[in-house]
Amino acid sequence: MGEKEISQAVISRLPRYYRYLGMLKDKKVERISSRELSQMMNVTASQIRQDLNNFGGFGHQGYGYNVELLYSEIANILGLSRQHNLILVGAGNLGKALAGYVNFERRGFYMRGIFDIDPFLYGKKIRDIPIMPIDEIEDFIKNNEIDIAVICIPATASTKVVERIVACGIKAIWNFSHVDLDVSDDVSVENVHLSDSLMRLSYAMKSKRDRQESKGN
Amino acid sequence: MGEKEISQAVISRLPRYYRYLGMLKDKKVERISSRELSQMMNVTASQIRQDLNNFGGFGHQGYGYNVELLYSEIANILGLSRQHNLILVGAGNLGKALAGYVNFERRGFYMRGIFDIDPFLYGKKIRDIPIMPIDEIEDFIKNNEIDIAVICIPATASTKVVERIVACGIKAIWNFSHVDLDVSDDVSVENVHLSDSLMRLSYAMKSKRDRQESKGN
DNA sequence: CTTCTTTTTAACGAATTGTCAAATAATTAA
DNA sequence: TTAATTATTTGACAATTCGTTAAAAAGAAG
Repeated sequence: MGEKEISQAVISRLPRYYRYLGMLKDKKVERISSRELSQMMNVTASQIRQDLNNFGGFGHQGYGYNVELLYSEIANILGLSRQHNLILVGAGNLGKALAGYVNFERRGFYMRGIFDIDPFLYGKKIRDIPIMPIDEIEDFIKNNEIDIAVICIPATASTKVVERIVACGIKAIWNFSHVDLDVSDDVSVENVHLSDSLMRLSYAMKSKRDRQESKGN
Repeated sequence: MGEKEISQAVISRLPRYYRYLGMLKDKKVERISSRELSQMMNVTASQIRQDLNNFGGFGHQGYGYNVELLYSEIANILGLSRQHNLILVGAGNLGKALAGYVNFERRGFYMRGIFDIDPFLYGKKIRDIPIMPIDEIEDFIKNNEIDIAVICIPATASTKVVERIVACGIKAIWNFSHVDLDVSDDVSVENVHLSDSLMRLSYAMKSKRDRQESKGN
C-alpha cells in the first residue's frame, strides 16, 4: 500500500544520475557523497539526497553512496534490468538512424523488426533487422513479445497506426511523430518532438539576444 | 527594466500551443477561447491564459484569442520570424537523418554545412549541403553567419569540438551527444538525450507493470 | 443589460533548498 | 591497541520558492 507517486521531475533526473554514476564506476570510484556528486553535476546536494530517498535509503551516513550499488539500484528503478523488444514503424531518415543505433542494446533495448509502407523496402534489412509491410505488424508484435513501438512516420499517418498497435497489446510508444497521441491509460508514451526542441533553442537565443540589446541602451 | 524572467515550464509549452494554433489556422478557425483550446489540448484554461499573459495580452475579453494573431505572436516570441543558419557536426546515422530533414526549413532553420572527420565523405553532399573536414569549421562559421551548431558526434569527441566552435562565436548548440556541455553563459544549449528519453519510457512501463501486479495480490 | 471571456490577484499545492540530529568514519591521544 | 575526539555525511523535516489552479474584477460582444 506504500505506493507513493514519484514526481516526473524526479524521474527525469534519474537517467542523468545514472550516467554520472556510470562514469564514476568506469573510473573505479568506490563511493561518493551527495556533495561531491552535486558539484560534478551542478545541482544541490539536498536535491540528490531527496531524489534518491524517494526510492529507499541507498546511502550511509558518514560514508556516502556506494557507486556500484547505487548504479545498479537506479538501473533497477528505471527498469533496465529487464530486456525490451522494440519495433520501428517508419524507415525514413530518422527511423533508419534509430535502427542503426547500436548503443541502445547496451541498455537492453533490442530492435526486432521494422515496418514501412514502401514495398521497395520489403525484405531489405538494417543491421540484420528485417523491413516488413505494415500489415504484418499485429502478428509480429504478438509473436515476438514486443514491448515498445518506435513511431517515426508523419503525424498524419501515426494516429491510425498507433490505434492498431495499441489494440494488439503494445504497452509503450516512443513517439517521434509530431502529434499528441491519444492512447489508453495503460500505455506509456514518451514524446520526442525535435522541432519543439529546436524552437526552445530558438527562444533561448532570442531572449539572450534581447537581454544583451536592452543592456546596451 | 520590466524584463520578468519567464519560467522554463512556460517556454516548454509554447511550441505545443504553436502547433495547435497552426492546426486551427489551417482549418480557417478565426478565433478561439482559452476554454475551447484547453479542451483540445487537455490542459486547464487557466494555465493557457496565464502562460500567454506572460508575454502580453493577446486576447480580448468577450471574444477570445485571434488565431492568426496569436500564432504569429508565438512565432515571434519563439524567435521564428528570424532565419537561422545551422551547421551539422558529425555525419553519422543521426546526423544524416537530421540533415535530410526538410521540415525544419519551414520554420526558418537552414542547414548550411556538414562537418566530419571521415575524409571519405569530403566533397560529398546531403541535399546539396556539402560535407567538409572539421578543420574548416571555424572559417565556415565566421563566413556564413552560422547561429546554431547541431552536435551529432560521440560524447568523447564533442567536448573538444564544442570548445572550438564556441571560441569562434557560435551562440547556440543543439546537442545530441550524450554529455553535458560546459559552455559560457551567453551560449544556449538544448540537449536531446535520446537514451535518457528511452529510460524514462522504460520507467513508465515498469511503474505501470508494478502497479498492475500490486493490484492483483 | 446580460453573457462571455480575458486579465489580475489570490490561494493552493508541489518541488526545491536549507538545516540539524543521528550515524559512521577518520583521526588523535594515551 | 584502544578510547576519545573530531569530521563527515545521510535522512528527515522545516522553510522557501516556484508553478498551477481558482476566484474576482473588468471589459467587450451581442
